[in-house]
Amino acid sequence: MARKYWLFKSEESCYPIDALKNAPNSTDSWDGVRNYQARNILRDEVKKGDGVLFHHSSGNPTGVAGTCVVTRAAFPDETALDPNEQHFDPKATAEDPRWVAVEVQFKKKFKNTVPLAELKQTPGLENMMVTKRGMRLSIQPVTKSEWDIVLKMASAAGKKK
DNA sequence: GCCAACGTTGGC
DNA sequence: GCCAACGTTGGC
Repeated sequence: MARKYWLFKSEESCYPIDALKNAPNSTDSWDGVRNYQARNILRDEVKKGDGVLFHHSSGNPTGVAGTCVVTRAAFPDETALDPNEQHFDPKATAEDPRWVAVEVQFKKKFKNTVPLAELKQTPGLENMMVTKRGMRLSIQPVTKSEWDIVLKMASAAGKKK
């Protein structure tokens, strides 16, 4: 079974990559997803061992900040059941939690965030969802070649031009 | 802060 | 089941 790749979006001001890095064991649950399309991907396709590009939205700059790895496949997202949680969903119940989370572990923070503007100009990434205008899906599939290109851009950044 | 694009809601 | 109105996302 082939390893898959994903891009997870998080608002930098809400949950930056450092928050994951600084979590116990650099591991945390990726919860709060409240979009059915994203939920279905999380629930059905994201598996342990998959690679994840950690993308900062509304960031400074906006772009891919680093990588992490899935350490646990989908499980019920309990933040939907807690009225004190920001992502509380009154329609979610313990019997039917509606929403799922996965667990991820921090892998690497890029020396420099790979900016979205650069991704948009890079050959080979034309079809990457995050580069498309108006794309709001917070869990996106990434191809192996896109993954490789982004990592290459990250390691090239900071070197002399 | 603006506003385009998207998802959801609700009247019919 | 359509679709207009509304709320949210997120780049700029």
